Amino acid sequence: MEEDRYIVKKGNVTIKEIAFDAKVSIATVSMILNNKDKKISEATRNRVLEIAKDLNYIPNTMARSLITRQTKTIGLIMPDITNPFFPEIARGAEDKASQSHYSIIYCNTDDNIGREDQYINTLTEKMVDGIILAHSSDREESSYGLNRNRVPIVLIDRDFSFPNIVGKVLVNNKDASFKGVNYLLEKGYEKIVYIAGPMTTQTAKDRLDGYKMALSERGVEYRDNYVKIGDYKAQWGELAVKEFLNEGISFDSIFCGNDLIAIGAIKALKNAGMQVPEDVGIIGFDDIYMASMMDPELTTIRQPNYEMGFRAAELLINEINDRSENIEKGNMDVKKIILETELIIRKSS
Amino acid sequence: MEEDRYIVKKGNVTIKEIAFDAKVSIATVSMILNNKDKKISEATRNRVLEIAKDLNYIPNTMARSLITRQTKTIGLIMPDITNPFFPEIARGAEDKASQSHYSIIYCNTDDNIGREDQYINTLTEKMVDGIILAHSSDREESSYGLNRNRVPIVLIDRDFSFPNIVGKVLVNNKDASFKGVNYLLEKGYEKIVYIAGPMTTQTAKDRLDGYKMALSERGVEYRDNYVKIGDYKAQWGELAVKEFLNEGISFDSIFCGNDLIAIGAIKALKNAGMQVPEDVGIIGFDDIYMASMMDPELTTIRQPNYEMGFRAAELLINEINDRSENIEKGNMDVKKIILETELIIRKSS
DNA sequence: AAGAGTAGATTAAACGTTTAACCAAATTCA
DNA sequence: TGAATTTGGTTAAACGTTTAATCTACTCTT
Repeated sequence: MEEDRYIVKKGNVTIKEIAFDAKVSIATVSMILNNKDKKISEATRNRVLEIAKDLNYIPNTMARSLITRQTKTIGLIMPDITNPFFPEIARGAEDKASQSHYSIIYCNTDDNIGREDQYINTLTEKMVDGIILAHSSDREESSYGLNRNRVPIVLIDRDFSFPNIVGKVLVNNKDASFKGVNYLLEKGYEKIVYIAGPMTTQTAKDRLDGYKMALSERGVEYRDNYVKIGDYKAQWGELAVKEFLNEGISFDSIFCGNDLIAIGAIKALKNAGMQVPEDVGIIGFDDIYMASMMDPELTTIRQPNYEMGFRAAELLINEINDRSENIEKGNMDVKKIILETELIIRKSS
Repeated sequence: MEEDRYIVKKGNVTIKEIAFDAKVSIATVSMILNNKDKKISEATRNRVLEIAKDLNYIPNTMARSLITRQTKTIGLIMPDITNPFFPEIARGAEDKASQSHYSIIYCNTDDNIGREDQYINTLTEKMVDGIILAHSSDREESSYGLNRNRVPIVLIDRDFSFPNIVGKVLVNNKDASFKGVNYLLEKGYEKIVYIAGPMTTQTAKDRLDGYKMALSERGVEYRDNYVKIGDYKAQWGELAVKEFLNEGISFDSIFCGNDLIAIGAIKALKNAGMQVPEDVGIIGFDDIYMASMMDPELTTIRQPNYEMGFRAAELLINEINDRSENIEKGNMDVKKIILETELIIRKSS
């Protein structure tokens, strides 16, 4: 009795056994279990339900999916789950998915296009109903992985041109970084350097544009040697500051591509004996949870991380449902959701 | 031509079509595609392979899984993906999984037993081949979710008694916290308070034991009002310090249940005008990436986060393979892997 | 009282694979 | 030369569902 629970039963309870016990056909059982039982009497209905429960019936999703062509699963591909920005997105996506009875297969690409392509293929094979994709930084025009894909994709955070895109959830990065740099300018900072992420993402390009725009609007000259391009990690922030210092470039504030970079930058600054915000003002991007825990607390541009994930999942799931309802609807326009950013003023500038 | 890529084809290429084109039986195609082609001539082999490629064939995993009873997917259930400790574990698990051609379905329970049970059921329905589980803090003896489970489980980080456990990947928490508290003692700290996580996890109990043991070994009296129990979040660390301060309890150092708590504690201390480590020494637990980015850099007890995930996945996958090879092997003993912790001395104590 | 409806089911095909069992033709062996 | 073996496959069942089409026995209409 007790031991039973530890034994892996060879075959599991199927609809067939229920049908046998209840002395009805398997079709009847299936209909009852799926609430398509308009025409089933209360009596058999209850009998079947009871037996199913007694037998501890668990439906076999494989068999079902084979017919329905839906797996109730979506893939979530992210570049770096170790950057707190992405788990926060994941949480949003997962909450929405779970509400709608979807599961999420999560994939971490390490910002590597090879892994990304491979994941797209694997997910396609696993017949996920859709994919939420924050593409890796080094994605080039087209590649093997794409061609095999046949699954609807919602792009998140990073814009890109791609087959099978049905939606995008983005933020106005240009506007956001404009706000940030503008704030620095207003605060009286004049020599604003920019430690950027990889310029292969549209995100990064837009942020650079915003930076330039803010400067030019105030008549501050843009200088090439004021911007350094790297990746989105704290280590890069640390390194970049050291480089600026070594190169003897004088600056009074740093606009950072994300909060992680900002955190690294602050560390390097402190190590060099400089005070934030007195000697150097810092502004980050993302508003990850840690931003408010730093010393000084980080001024940053908030993205609605959780909401981005949630909305992306929502958009995707709606699209999936639309498609399955009306296969020939052929609604080819991609839905674009642009979320608001917000300047969060704390202590670092 | 170009447009084809954007169109969701109604039916996809199947093994059947390949067989038709190649003028062989579907069995032959199947064998070739699965490298079970000992008895197939090079000629047909190449022909089939070529056609499969031309047709851009993607195998249907559902159909396959239905027969093989393997999905090549494992579930990863974690309490809080927003705590950097867990993404680091997830990375390890994912890397191993991906090496062995497994995918991971990730689930976040929010430390809520209801969600956890629900996920276990969903994963079982999705026929994952196994589950890696860091159980939620509020799990009680037994519950609905468990009874339905028929999937091998590897426990990670938090020990527990559970049906279908095939392995555990843990750390000697008692020993680890002993090391930490002992270090504080050696450093000359005398009034060590302990801000703990939820005492429902074995992890937390063991750490408390280690704390007590270190004290008693040095002849320092254990005091009940020196330990506060909460959750594993930075906010709790902040709050707990405020409470200690309000209660007028004097202390010269804090042993924290994890790094997040430590980070919150440092913040509260600074707000109260106290210096770390001069006025109060701090030691954390986990060694998350952020620990080295704090000011002061956090002294902490390192857990091999990435490795824990990796080893857990490894253990699980091996077990899955063993089972499917030799169904009656009946190897019921759970494999236990205890990983080493390490005291990382930085600046906070 | 005959025809039309309806309630409550059942039948059987289909989904796309895998795999054990079988088979025909060609080759080898005694 | 005839039996045995090997080569290179094929057949058909099975996995567990869903669902469109069908069926039977009643109950209403008129």
